[in-house]
Amino acid sequence: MTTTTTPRVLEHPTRDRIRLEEVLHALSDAVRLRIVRELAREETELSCSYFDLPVTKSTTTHHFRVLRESGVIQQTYQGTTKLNCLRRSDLDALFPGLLDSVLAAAGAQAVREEEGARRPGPGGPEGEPA
Amino acid sequence: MTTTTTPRVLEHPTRDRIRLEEVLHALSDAVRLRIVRELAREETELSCSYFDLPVTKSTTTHHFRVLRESGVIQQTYQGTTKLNCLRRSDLDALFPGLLDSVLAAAGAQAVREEEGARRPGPGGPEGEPA
DNA sequence: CTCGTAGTTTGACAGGTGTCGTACTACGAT
DNA sequence: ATCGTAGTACGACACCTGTCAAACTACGAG
Repeated sequence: MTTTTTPRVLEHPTRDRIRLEEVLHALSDAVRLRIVRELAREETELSCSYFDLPVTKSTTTHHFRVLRESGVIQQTYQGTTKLNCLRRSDLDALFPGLLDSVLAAAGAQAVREEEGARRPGPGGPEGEPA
Repeated sequence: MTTTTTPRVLEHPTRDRIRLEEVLHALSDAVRLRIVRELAREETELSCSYFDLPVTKSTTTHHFRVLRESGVIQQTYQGTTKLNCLRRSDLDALFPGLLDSVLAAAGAQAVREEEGARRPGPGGPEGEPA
């Protein structure tokens, strides 16, 4: 046999074991949200090293694992690189509309933050909260 | 002077300070998700003691505070009780569709879990995850 | 005033989280 | 066989989180 060493298996939860709380928790981190947004934008599989994240390699590994174990992404080895993609069909089947509204919300917030950074006015026109 | 003691102020983030990551984190806990679901079902303001939660009073206080500080709920004192309601308009304006899809997802998952509990079959008809 | 009820505060505690650095493994290319 | 690159594992660390119990505060009723 050619494979005497570890076969490089990656544990993924089956669709029925994906839990909403864990998915929301996975998405509640800025770094992971960024990964998910890029994964959604480019519709192909992306390697971990594709991302330019503000953390070290080991932290990156950690975040990708959280995403995988919560069922948000699917990971497969291709030689020495690991390819990542969103589990769109599973997520859409379990939680219809959730992923899209989170992505839209993240996009909207990113735009809002960019605008806020461009306009250095201190006490801008802020409507009081109801 | 009627108010010599603490005026019982409750800090809420203004709409523009509500952050998606914090909202998702607030919703990623089972107890808090339950609170939010009930708050959405009954459309009126509910007191903290209305909820029958599997935790002590102090833990309940903690969860309500997380929900309030993340901008998910609005709390107001009415005498000795505290009334809670969802900040629907703020959330819908900031993150259109998000709250509804989370609520729908939570509902769907609850149904799925009830069915799973009712059907004690071990390896039931579970579609493999793609 | 006294009491009960609704909720808060504080301190404690076990366990989780995000982060890093360093050492390691797996694979492809030379 | 050797080397470089992509990613992992491990230990460490500060911090956050969910939980509780016990003591406390605020308010309304009697």
